Amino acid sequence: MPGPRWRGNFKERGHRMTGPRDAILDVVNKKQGHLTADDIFFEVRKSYPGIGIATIYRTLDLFVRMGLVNKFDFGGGKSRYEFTSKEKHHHHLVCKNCGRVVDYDSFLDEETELIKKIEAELNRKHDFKIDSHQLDFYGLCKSCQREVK
Amino acid sequence: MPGPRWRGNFKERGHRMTGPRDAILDVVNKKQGHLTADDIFFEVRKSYPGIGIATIYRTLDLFVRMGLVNKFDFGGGKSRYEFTSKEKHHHHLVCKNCGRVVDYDSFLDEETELIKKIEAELNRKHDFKIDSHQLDFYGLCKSCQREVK
DNA sequence: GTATGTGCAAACTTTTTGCTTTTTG
DNA sequence: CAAAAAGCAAAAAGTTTGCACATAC
Repeated sequence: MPGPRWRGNFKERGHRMTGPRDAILDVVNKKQGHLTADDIFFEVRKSYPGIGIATIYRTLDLFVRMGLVNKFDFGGGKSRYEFTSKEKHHHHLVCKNCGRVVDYDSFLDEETELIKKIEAELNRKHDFKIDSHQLDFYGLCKSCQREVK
Repeated sequence: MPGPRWRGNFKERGHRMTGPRDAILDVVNKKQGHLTADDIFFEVRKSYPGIGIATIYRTLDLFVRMGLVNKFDFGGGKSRYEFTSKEKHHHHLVCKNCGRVVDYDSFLDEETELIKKIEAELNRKHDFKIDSHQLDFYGLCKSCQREVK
């Protein structure tokens, strides 16, 4: 049962709203936070049991192209997907041991200003059309600080 | 023929300096810049023909643990390796279409200052022991700006 | 000589693709 | 009904692992 919320958005771009797409959108919308394709597959099967993993990948790819979802790669061999929130821009704090990812949004004003300057410079110097950036910190989370040496 | 340069470094840590390790070190040292395991494999085979891809992976992993090499993930499904240079810290500008990666080091002073502040805050707030960060910009390079829409 | 490292091939994991059937508009 | 999407299974692509043989110290 395709929800009404995104219908227009899809139609405009020549895509169809379908059961699987609605179910996937629902999951990334509710369970936001760095989900792997498999996380999403697992979760979506609860509301849409017949779905296949290929549909998960194809749909996430579509959502990324539509700007509904952001795709990240923190290392570890799996891509991570996150609903494109209308809320505050944020970055990530990644534990190198357990892979846990924490969002943060400190000093965003200063950051935004600096990022703007860098973007302008890079645009000019390297002729890149920049549309996004990613600032991630890597380290060990509280519990992994003991375990690992 | 294992070079003398890194011998001590290896011995200290209970590792042995071997032909393959020397050859790999040589390649990442000379051809610096975001190499994939396969790039390195291809290159190393010129000076050490019998080498296997497994050795490349195992050795790069060792080098990462030893701090000789940094491992990155820009998306695209391949890990990238870069010699841990004593030179200026830098970040990356990644083309989302062709995967080309350009280094940049603009505004590093301002950046360093900001990064320090954020690190301190994150350390305190989330109890993470941060040891590195990565700031990457994504966009389309000159030639891909036409090709892709 | 013994522990460590290597090569090879097989295994694993994540992601993609081909093709037939199903569904949407 | 025609075009787009889904399901399934097979294939790719990248990386890891097991094991017998080779090498460093």
